[in-house]
Amino acid sequence: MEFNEKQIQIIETAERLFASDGFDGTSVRDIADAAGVNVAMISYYFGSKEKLMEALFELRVGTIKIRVESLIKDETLTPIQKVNMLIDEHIDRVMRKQQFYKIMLCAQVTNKNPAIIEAAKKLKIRNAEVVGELIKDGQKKGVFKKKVDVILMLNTMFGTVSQTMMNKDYYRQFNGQEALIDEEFIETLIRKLSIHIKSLFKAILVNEA
Amino acid sequence: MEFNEKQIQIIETAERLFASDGFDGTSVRDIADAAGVNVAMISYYFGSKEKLMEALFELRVGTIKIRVESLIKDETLTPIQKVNMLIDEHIDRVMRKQQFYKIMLCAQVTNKNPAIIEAAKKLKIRNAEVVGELIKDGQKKGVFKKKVDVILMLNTMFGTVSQTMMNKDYYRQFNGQEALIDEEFIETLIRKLSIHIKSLFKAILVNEA
DNA sequence: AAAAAAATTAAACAATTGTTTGATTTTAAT
DNA sequence: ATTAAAATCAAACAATTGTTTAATTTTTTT
Repeated sequence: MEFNEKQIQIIETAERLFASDGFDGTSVRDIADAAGVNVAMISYYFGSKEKLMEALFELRVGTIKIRVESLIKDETLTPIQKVNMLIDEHIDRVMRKQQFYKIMLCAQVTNKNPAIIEAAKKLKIRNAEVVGELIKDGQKKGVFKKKVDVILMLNTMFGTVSQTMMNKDYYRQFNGQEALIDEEFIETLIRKLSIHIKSLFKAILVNEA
Repeated sequence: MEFNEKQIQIIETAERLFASDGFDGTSVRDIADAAGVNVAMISYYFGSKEKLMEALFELRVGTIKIRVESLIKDETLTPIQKVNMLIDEHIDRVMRKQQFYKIMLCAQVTNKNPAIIEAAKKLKIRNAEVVGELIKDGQKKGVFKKKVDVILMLNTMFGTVSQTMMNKDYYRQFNGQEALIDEEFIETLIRKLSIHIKSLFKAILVNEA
């Protein structure tokens, strides 16, 4: 499905409010007011609040899939390069679409909407499959260990990034970086996170010798 | 504050429902019905739905703090032993109190209740301080690396465990362990998770040589 | 310029929300 | 056995919920 300007405006307003107040904590009137449209427009365009949520997932998940698939296919890159790019792209995505990832995190906990569960499930399974293939390729080429738990490895990446995004203000405070402007802080955080996870993956994947 | 039997019964019912439907997705009538009490009892005992949530946090967070503090103080253990026990105890806690950790995860995202934010913040800061001291001790004794990012390390532990708990059914499916009974599966998952995180922490903490 | 389609609106809908009331029952203390 | 306190209840409270209606305005097509 394609969305017109007004629809995207409503979706992005909903995204902001869902992230800060939760799905059930946000009323359709809150969304309509914040988006500057009439309440009825939400039913008119999306059918229901539930389906507005599904539209949000459709809009965001779609772009994620394409990026991952094309990265894996690229034959000019070594397995290690691909893993490193996978990490960097994931960090970048989460940090730049924090609101959506917050919503997805909560949606996974309280899994009520079947369409959302299905979307998240497919994304996860596809991720695991694609990365699994990548690991096998690296093992065939002798650069990766023989025994690798792909799911646990991905859980570490997803979990560490989510956790760091959610608690980034504590990190800032703990490291005395309150003086930095927001963008600068995010950049340094992304850099540190990237180094951190890459060294973890190295420990998981690469043979010591 | 201390809670009587009936209060605990209500709190634990609320915990179950908050975890599966979210705070805003659960009505006080849902809780009252599931707990087998009259709706008015919730206001009568706790004052409000919001304060029932705070009571839940009071009940659960209290016990967590004590365990961590006493572990760190134990002088018969080496820094490495302490770190390993910290990991095992955290995994155990999350896996046995999954519902509460789900609630806490969502509460961190949609941080509306100031009392909850404060409780979670204090817990996190105390955790970071305590583990920070432990790391310093290990560095002094020459068993840990000089440069360690404590927050990122803890984010990896918290994140990996949360992520694994939330997606444990995928893990089960992916590894073809549907035949195992629930308790057995949880036990093997705990064991694998423990080994996984300990090897990550080793990579973060211990000098290669 | 007329007709058709799409967008927008205020108002109303019934259902559900958290909380309170005031009466009644149960338990504990005297 | 009497009194006081605690617990429980059905009913009512006003506010908010998601959604729909039917009328009106705007835009597009003919």
